[in-house]
Amino acid sequence: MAPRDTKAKILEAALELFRERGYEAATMRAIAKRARVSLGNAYYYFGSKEHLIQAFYDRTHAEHIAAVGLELGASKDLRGRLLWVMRKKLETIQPYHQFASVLFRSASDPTSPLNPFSRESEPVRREATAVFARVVDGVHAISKDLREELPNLLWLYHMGIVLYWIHDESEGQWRTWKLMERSVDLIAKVVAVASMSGLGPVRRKILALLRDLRADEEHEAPGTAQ
Amino acid sequence: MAPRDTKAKILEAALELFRERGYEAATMRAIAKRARVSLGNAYYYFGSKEHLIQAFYDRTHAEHIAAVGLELGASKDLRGRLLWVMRKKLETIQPYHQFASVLFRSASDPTSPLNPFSRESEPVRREATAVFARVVDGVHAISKDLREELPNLLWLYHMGIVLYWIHDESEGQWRTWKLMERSVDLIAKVVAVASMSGLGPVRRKILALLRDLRADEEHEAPGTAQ
DNA sequence: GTCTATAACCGGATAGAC
DNA sequence: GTCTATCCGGTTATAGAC
Repeated sequence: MAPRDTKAKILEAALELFRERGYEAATMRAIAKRARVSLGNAYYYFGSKEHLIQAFYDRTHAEHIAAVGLELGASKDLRGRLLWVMRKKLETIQPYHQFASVLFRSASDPTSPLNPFSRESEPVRREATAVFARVVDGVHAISKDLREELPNLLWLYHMGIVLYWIHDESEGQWRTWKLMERSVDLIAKVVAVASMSGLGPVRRKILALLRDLRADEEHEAPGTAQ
Repeated sequence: MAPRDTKAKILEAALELFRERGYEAATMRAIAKRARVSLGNAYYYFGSKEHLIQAFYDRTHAEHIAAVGLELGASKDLRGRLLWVMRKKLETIQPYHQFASVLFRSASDPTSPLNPFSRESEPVRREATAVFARVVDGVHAISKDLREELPNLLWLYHMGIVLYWIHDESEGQWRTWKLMERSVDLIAKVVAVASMSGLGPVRRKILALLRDLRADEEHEAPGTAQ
């Protein structure tokens, strides 16, 4: 069998078992067995169990980008564009909510390559941030200095919403939806106010701090938190 | 030997080994050996390795409260008081930096009792929030509506700083210190500006959202993220 | 019934033969 | 690239000491 098929077969078995039994019960041995492959062989293709989870992330990430589309819902203001992206995000990850806690556990381990702040996740993070850059680019009424920091800030905001979503056990995660819609509203308003440069010194200080943080990261990234 | 001493000895050994070798290398067998106790005995007192982490968590929390003291450094303005609390926090956790990543791994697992948003952590979270309430209480120039939300917000802020710290590999975590000091400065300024109620509607909307989120939590907490 | 110790068990990960 | 055999460490079962 072609190596590519073997790898796909293992991944398929893993995703099946994750869905059927959850993360803990889906042992590497069971995955290998389901894929009719030896344990060692499974490890030949996937360095660790975590690498199998990465498939989930990559998939939902790709799905989100596709769902967002090229025109971002054709909206022209920040509120509409951000709302579109966030809605698509929540819709994309919704089917995985019951597994999310386990799947995202490794994501929050700073030593894990799955961590969104890690070197390995940088490509995905960059792509995700690019989506928010597109959100911002389509809007006129944003001051230049703010425009520069906004994509990163929005990405961070979206991570916060996802974190809330993970913990949200309300029916259909309606609380997350409510929070998301109200906070998107707020963000649009705050950006509007801030863009009129009404609060000179404080605003400048905030932007300077954000700029410095990004500069530090360029060298040897500790993270983007806060 | 009295049981209490045995338990303390095991915890002591565990913390030592966590500090010396980090979490992975500090095996339960090594911990038991260091404590001159059998493996089974260690498990008699601590149901799992996670329980040892919980003990660590409780201890640093208590240390922080003690370090903060009753007068919060005798400062009278928000900047000084918050700075004092945050400095004590970073000083308290500093010795455990290399093992902190693991602490946070389980802490961010929504199914883990260690999760700061979990039911089990509620007492600690409440105590920690109380510290920030004391920070706020000692300051005069804060508007009433803001004063109500601030303790929770500051707790959340402090979690963000800790998250940054965990990822921060700079010498002595100087980046975290810099970020902390600058952001404390900013928070004090923002609170000052916001307390003069200059930005009516936006400010009211933000506070209303925060109030609603807290109200939701009262019933069946999904989390306090963002 | 409270504590301690030893010997498994289980699953993630690795080594090395083919 | 695929296998088998093995390691390693968290966890559990269980036997016994006080």
